[in-house]
Amino acid sequence: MARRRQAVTIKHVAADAGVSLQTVSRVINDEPNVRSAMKRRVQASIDKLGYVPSIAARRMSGSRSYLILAINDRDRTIADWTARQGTDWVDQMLLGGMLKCAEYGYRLIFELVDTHSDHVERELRATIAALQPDGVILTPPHSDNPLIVKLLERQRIPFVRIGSRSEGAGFALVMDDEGMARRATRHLIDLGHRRIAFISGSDEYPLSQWRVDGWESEMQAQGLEIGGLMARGDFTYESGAVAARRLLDLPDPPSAIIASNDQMALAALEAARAQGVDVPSRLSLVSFDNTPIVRFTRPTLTAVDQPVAETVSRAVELIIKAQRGEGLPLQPVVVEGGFVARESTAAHAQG
Amino acid sequence: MARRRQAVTIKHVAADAGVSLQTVSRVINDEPNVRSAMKRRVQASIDKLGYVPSIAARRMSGSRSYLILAINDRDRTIADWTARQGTDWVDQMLLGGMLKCAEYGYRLIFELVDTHSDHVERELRATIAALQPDGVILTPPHSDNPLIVKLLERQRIPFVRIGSRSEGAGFALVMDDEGMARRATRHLIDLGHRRIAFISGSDEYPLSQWRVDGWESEMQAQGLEIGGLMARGDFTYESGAVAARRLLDLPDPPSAIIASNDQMALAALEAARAQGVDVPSRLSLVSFDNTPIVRFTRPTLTAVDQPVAETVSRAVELIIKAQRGEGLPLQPVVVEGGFVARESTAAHAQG
DNA sequence: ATGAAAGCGCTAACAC
DNA sequence: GTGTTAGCGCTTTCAT
Repeated sequence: MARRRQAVTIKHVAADAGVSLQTVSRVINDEPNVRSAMKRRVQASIDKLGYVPSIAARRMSGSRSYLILAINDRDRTIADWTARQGTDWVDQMLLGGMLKCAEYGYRLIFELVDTHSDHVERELRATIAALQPDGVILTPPHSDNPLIVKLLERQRIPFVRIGSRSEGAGFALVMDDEGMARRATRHLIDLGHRRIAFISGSDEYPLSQWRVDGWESEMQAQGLEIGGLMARGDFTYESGAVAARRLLDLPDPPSAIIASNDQMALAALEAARAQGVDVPSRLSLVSFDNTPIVRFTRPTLTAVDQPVAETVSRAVELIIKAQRGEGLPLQPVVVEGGFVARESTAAHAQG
Repeated sequence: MARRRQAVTIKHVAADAGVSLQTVSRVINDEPNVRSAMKRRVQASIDKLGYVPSIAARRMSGSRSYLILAINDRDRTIADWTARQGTDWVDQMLLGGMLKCAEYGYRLIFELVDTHSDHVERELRATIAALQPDGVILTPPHSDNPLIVKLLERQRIPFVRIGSRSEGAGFALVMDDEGMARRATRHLIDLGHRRIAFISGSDEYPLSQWRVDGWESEMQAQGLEIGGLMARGDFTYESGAVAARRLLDLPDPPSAIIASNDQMALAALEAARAQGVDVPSRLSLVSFDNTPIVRFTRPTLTAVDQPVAETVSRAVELIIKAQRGEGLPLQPVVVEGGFVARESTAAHAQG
């Protein structure tokens, strides 16, 4: 294998500008104590030669690697990719994360880690040792994994726990699940609905409960009954189908259903169709997440928009600020979600 | 900022095992000239200490970086991510690329590069200088960009051009677009269709023509007319709508349409619905790519499956083999596609 | 405000 | 088969 060397190094720039290595280093790192004339001269050489510092060398000399690691659960991610059901969580992560990293001259590295295995720690430690990232972004269910959190804390690597509100090391960053659920509920109440049911998600994710809480609190604030209107699901299509059928079979069935994710909403839509219940004239339906599929169902689905890109973008900012030693929030940061009204919700039919 | 150092280095391992650095290096790189007893001893220390070599240090010493760079067109990718229409090209790339990289101890880094700008070269050069990847995977339309190809050739970095059949440096790797188009055409012919129309894609991608070629050759092989049955599109929904309407308005309209991608197939489905033409009883429809949405339309779409994951996986293999100096194909490598029959195709209704 | 020297973790080249 | 030496490109530390 041919030994590949850096084409243009800091030495070339120093020689070209007639200064020491150190001065060039100061310029590329935007450090003080460089006269602006000197700075311009060095910058001119950099531009002329097309010099770009090597990440490897920078990391080696004990400074930053300009790499931010974002990790996702391996099994779940591969299952989503293989099923091809349109889940675009990873895409939205990259959209928010890569673009924000690029703004600051960082790079996002996306990796898969197996939460459920007993060697999570070894796996993550290896990735960190190999890559030496300047920060790590955790997503559920990693965000609340004590082994992972402790490891990162010990290694003193800035990290963000997305989807976690718990105390502890790192920064907690959550989407406003409760607020989004309240908003969806209010939308239906405004349309005249009174019996609004809710299909919950898997207990493995704390956000499932937050979504339920939002629905409950809004219902109660309006003095509406929720008895029997909450059906347990686990984010799978099948669980959504079971839950929806139970709700539709009630003696006094709901006129609207909120499902905790799109797959379960899809199942509810199909369950309604199977029973001859028209959506939206007889049943209004709101889903969570706003993944691509909600645009292609008939009717299209009114949905809560989970701000994944925005959240990851904020996570990157937090890490970069932490690295710079800037002031940081102690409370969990909350990212507002969105809401998109489509065809699956309509005014409650009287009678 | 606290200076973070590698927790466990090759020195620690060497000290623990009571050998020289070089011997440890030989073991981790699986080099010859190490007695198996020695190898076991060193490996034991590595496992005990949980040592993982630093990518940065390895790269610095002039050897591999164990990084493979996969680049996509920036504008198109961001547009897809923002539109949230379910395009899972990136996900499939990651699925094939990351898993294959992991098998060999490599890592896939996904990056966006702006093909259309006049500073493509500078942009890519900067990424390469920063990351020092061991190989690069190009996707359309980068694969046929002479600036990019020349840059990589000069830098002597192994690279794969996905979706390109043209001669030149690097390895060409294509999905069997022509074969897939023939297969789709044959499927319809087998169902009794004679007038089978084709909506083509954008000329910016060579594969558009290959797909047209496959349809043409299969039609001609069966002695079927194609006059007036080819409509030009550019992969957008709108272009598909225009093309489909033109075909449906023909004096002797086709009984089947093949669209060069899913978005245009979707447009054709909608155009047929608007004209009261039932799919599949009056019109059969086949789409290309098999992105998630084909599972959610009514009826679901019969589709050609573009083997993106498999192709990227093969690209990674080619790069790793090239690095090892192993024998490599001179001809373009062709990856077979798949075909999934769903509800949008049916036997041709006589009369 | 600028420069010189030392060293990061690892491998290539060469010795023995 | 194993050890020693030098150096990769950069930043840190210390000197001027």
